[in-house]
Order: sequence, then structure tokens, then C-alpha cells
Amino acid sequence: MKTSTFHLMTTRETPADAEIASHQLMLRSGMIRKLTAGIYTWTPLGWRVLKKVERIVREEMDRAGYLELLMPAVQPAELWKETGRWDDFGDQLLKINDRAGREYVFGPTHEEVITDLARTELRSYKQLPVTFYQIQTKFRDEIRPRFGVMRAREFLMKDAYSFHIDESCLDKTYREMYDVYSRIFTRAGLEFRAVRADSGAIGGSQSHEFHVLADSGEDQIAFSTGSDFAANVELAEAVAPAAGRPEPAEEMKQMDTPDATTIDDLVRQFDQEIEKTVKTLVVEASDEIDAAFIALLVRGDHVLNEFKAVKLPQVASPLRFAEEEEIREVMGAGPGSLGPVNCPVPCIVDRTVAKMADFSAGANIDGKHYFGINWGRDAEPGEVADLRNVVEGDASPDGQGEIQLARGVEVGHIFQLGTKYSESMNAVVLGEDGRSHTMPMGCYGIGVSRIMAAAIEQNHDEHGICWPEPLAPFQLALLPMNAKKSHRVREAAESLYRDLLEAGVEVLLDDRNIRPGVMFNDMELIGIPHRVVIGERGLDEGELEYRARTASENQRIPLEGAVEAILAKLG
RNA sequence: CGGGGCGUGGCGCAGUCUGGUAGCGCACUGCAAUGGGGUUGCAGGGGUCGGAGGUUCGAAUCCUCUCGCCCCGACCA
Repeated sequence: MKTSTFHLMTTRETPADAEIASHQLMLRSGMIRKLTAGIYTWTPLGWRVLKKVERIVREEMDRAGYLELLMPAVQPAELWKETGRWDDFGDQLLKINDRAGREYVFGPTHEEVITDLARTELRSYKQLPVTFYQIQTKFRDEIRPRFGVMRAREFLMKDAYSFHIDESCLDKTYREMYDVYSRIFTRAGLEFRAVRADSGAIGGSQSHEFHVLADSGEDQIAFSTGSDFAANVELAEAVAPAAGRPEPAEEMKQMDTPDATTIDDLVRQFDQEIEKTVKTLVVEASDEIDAAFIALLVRGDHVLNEFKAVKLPQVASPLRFAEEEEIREVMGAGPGSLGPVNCPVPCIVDRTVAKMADFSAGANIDGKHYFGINWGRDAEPGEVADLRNVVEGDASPDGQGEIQLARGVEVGHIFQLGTKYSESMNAVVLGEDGRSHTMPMGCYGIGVSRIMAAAIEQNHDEHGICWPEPLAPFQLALLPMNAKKSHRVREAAESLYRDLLEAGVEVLLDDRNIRPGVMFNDMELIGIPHRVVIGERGLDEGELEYRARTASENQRIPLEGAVEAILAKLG
């Protein structure tokens, strides 16, 4: 390809509404153009990259024996009413009407369509297991599309669905898919973690999210330095400190703390270590216990995990924090002066709190705190539970290594659906036993367009994108210096260009009549991994200059046998 | 959905408070010089100011309505 005939449209200025690196660079390099909120055109340059991602996904899916098909983007409402998702899916579901007023949805996902196909096509256990997949445009009417194609409304997704005779058959495909996904992201050159996700309401189901590690990620994940443990922060278990509770060293004393209503105040005004403070949160209790409210205690620097709290049988669902008046009524003091000593409502303490000694907390008297509190002697811990978010440095729940936190971009999700859809849509096959079996299903998604954004988040510098080789729009940029004036350069470039094409290299020859600096900047912006410069100077020496996108130094390669030398660089 | 902000050539912005008939940078076109990291000079083309209505002799500017876009927000003892 030559730049003179390839529509290359880079801009120097960053569009005002692009917040994160990938969005800015995709716009500046001219890979996408926004049509309207959350909806983008893929330009020839961007489309080349997207196709690379697509190809990796497709090759690995095919290799695993999964079957590609293509389902309609527009689907009849009846199917969605059948599973109840016409109402349940929420406002993200784009509903449309045809000329006769019939209702349709633009598919945000395809469980209904594939299950409809399966119930008519699949009759016997002998046809199972089977996995279908497609790579297709989806539409989800996001509340707040942002970050370009990272959270777009229209996006390209690979979705796969598997059908099984029983759970163990599903489990086998699920595990296999886990490996396929790992291969896909590895091949794409991405640093990622497979994260155990919430199994949700569907009992016994398994679910993993695949996250590309990037600071701009919308999800925070916790992973171990010593094992492959990884989980969403909301779900990661916070284990108790290994060490036992220290013996009391201080007497408990009541202190006047009129101006301390937050942990921060307490730490600052009384020179307390934050690790020696406890905060008390009052939430509504469930019917399980004989009290209207219940107190949850976490260490001053820890954060209550609401997912964990609401799972406790004593806590009302949904979680509701007590209002200030309610707190005064039951506790006898306002928020900011609460603690476990003489606590009038039941307490549940976090595992870490249970192992604390000589700590401070509110006295349940306005303007007063107790310092030097010890469990057993001054207050009863009551029930101990995991109440908090994990923090860096916590022991990994599997006992191997420490917890580290990172932000991630969710690029894949695999899920054991069970019979949720097959049951409501009556997708059954005859088993070996001659009876009908409702097919357990799995579903597996990959955000194809999102991978592209995630890859840029992970691979860029101040000059632009540094594509992982397998995703780059071109492998090599061929840059002739001052070709307009120098026919030697022009001819050498043309001839090398033809030879490289012949050798199967995806090469972009910059034959625009522009300054070298512009060429360099453009090629770096769009992130071509390798570049070769041809100039009068080099030709005099019988040499070309080579440089990798991420390198800072040029290398010389002899003109003689240049194609072979370049091929060796491309790896 | 709630709060805030913004819509002026393709992009980034100024002009709006204090109405007088639209400007800058980048990009684009032509010519010339330059020719190894976004070079320079000269000459050009392109917008009626998101839309509708109103006030006024006169509206990008004031008023009303409307559409679109962007940002923030669901850990508080």
C-alpha cells in the first residue's frame, strides 16, 4: 500500500472530548470517526486493525472446532418476550418498529436467537456438544457512552453459545473455552488476567472475566503475586491477618473528642495510627434478627464492601444505611461517635477488626471516643465476618502470595448459563435414555472493538500507538527521504517496496511529497512496528536504516539482501 | 435519571457580559524556496454562528422553546 492512495488522515490536535489515550490516539491517527454519541465509523486504517483482531479470534475459535455462523442483528420482540428480557433487559435494549408497527430489537446479544435456532435444529444428544459463534455488530444503548470505542453503543463482538446434554459436558467446554480465550489474548500480545466473576443469581454457575491490565480500566481487580488467583475487587475475599490478636497493653480510657466526627479527624487531632481505629456503620437489619439495625465494624482505613455486607443473613437487602435521626434514636449518639463499647445493637465485626487490640472508636456518646479498647475485656466482638474490600498487601485468599490491585478493561467474559434460556424457550433434545433433556448452555463473549482500544491503552508512548505486531495495520513503513528530488531514492524505494510485497510483507510506502519529519511522526502516531528509511546518504554507503517502533536507535542494514534482513526483523 | 458545561469553516478555539452584519491557529488549494524530525514566504477557497420563534432599524451576541454533544454523580460516620 502507498500512502498516496491510502486514505491516511492524521491530525495534530486532539479532539476536545477524548479523555483517554486510546480514544485520543484512535481519533488522531484517523482510525475511527465519530458519527454520533457512542457510534463510530471505522476508517480503512482502523478497519485493518479490527480485522486483525477478528482474524485472531476467528482462527482460534475455528481451531477449537467451534462453528461460525451469522445471526440477524434485528430480532423480533416475541423472542425477547418469551424469555422475559423484553422487560428485564432495561433501557440498554434498543427497541424499533417497522412500518406496520411491529416491534423489534437491535440485538445487544443473541441468546434468544441462538436458542431458537437450537430448539429447531438440535434433536438428539448425538449432536452435542456443539458451539456456535459469530462476529457481529451489537447495539447497547449505554447510559453514558464514553472513551470512544471502549464503551460505545454500537460495537463489534464475538459471541459464542454452547449446547450440552448435561452439566459436566458444559463444564468441559467451559474449561476448553477458558484456554481458547487465554490463547487469543496471548496471541494478540496483551497482558491480561482471567478473573473469577460473580456467579450471579444462577446457582452453581461459573463465570470468568478476562481483563486487559490498563490504568484507565473501568474495573478494579485484585490478583495474587504468588498464584493465578484473580478476582473483582468487590468479590475478592479479605482474609484475616495471620498473626493472632495481641494482648491488651493499654487501659481503656474515655476521651473528649468534640471536633472529631470522622476517622480522619481522629487520626489528625489525636495522633492516632489509622490502623488503630475502627469505624462503625449502622445499617438496616433483616427480619432474621430481633433488631431494627445492626452495626458493621471495619478498620478506619478499610472500606466496607456492600456486596459482602448485603449477603449476611442479618443485613437487610437491599443494603440501607441508617439515617442520622435513626442512628441517634437507637445508638444514643450521632454518626461520628459510634463504637462497639456499650453498643445497643448487634455488631458484626470484620475479620481484621476482630484481631485488633488497643484500638479507638466512638463511645456512643456525642463528642466522646474510647481509646485503648480491647475485645473481651471492653466489648464483645459478636459475629466475625468478611466485610471489607481487599487492599494491596493483604494475603491472597488461596494462601499463596500477596494481593495486588490493578485496573482492567473487560475484554472477554465466559459464562455457564445453565438452562435459563433453554428452559424458558423449551430447547430440549432426546438423551441416550430416550427422554427429553433441557440443554445446559454456555455463552462466551469477546469485545472485538474494545480489544483494539485496550491494546492501545497498554501500548502507547508520547509519539503515538505502539501496536503489538499481530494487531498492527501494517508491519513495515518504508520511508524514502526526499524522493521528489532523488530518482535514486525513488527507484530504490520502489524496488524494495515491490520485493517486500512479493515476500508477503504488509508494507506501507510513504510516497507523499512531504517533509521527513511529518512522515516519521505519522508513522509513529499510527504505530507501525517497523520502519525502514531510504536516503541518499545511506545509498552512498549501500545501506538502509532500520528502526523498531519502540527502539530509540537506528540500525544499518546492507542494501544487498535487504529483504531477507528485514524479514528477519519482522519475526 | 440528577447536577454542571458546551454547540461559531474539517479540527482546536476567540468573539457573546457592553447588539452594528464574523476572526485566529491547524488542515485544505496554487506558486516559489527548502529538503533526515510536524520548514518558510506569497496568494487563495471555505462558515450566517445547532434549530425554531421572538425583541430590535439591526442579533453569533438579548429572551423563549427545542435538538445535539460532553463532563461529574450510585463508599457516608
